[in-house]
Amino acid sequence: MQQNAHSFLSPDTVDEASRTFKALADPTRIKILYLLSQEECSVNHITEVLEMTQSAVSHQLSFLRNLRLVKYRREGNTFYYTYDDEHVITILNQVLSHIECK
Amino acid sequence: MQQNAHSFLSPDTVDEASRTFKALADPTRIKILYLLSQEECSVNHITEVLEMTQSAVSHQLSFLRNLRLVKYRREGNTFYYTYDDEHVITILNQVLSHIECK
DNA sequence: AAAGTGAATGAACATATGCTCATATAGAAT
DNA sequence: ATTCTATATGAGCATATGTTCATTCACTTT
Repeated sequence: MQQNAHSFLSPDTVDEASRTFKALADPTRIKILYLLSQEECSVNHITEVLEMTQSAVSHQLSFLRNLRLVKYRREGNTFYYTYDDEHVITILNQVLSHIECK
Repeated sequence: MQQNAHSFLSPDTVDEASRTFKALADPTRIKILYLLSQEECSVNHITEVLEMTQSAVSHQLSFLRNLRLVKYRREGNTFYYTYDDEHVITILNQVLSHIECK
């Protein structure tokens, strides 16, 4: 078998892809991103909707922030988050709608 | 804020989505699925291309098999794997090409 | 039948992940 | 200035994950 008969992926590409999918591989982060895909949300609002602790939500937001998948603006003591990566939201919605129409 | 002003995801949907993304969240599995997206491959071939141990590859194939993302046929002692989920391959290629055209 | 080959499997182990708990921070309200 | 409120952050912990090593399995070859 000709071992080079196919194209290869660069290590960087594979790494970045796995980072992207990893971001979407957790139920909490899926719920957060799905929420943000619909509306700008305060941390408190996310916490209430997901019925999770403030700390858990904040940690996940920090994770998403590091990957630049979300951003926020501050208004007094309240932080309003929005998504910041159109492509990732598109992928998420694609998978979700594919699952739901089964 | 009207707390029900957005649509919700069922727990099952979230779970299935996270399972799907988890499958794609590992570099080894990305490489395997990418290979299989191009050609049917024996386990041995995958092992050589990825320069990994037979055992590591086989464990990942078992993982992908359980999620029905790949299937195989046997020919003597050789197992030939192919992908078995068009949609997952589509998602993978979308993310990969988005990364590569940056 | 015995040995060889390609792949699967189980145990063990190190690292990664996601949560909780306690605490810090920064601005708002008193 | 003190207290309150919204959020961030660090340590600790239990579970999940991905690999290696040893072994097993099924089929082939001799």
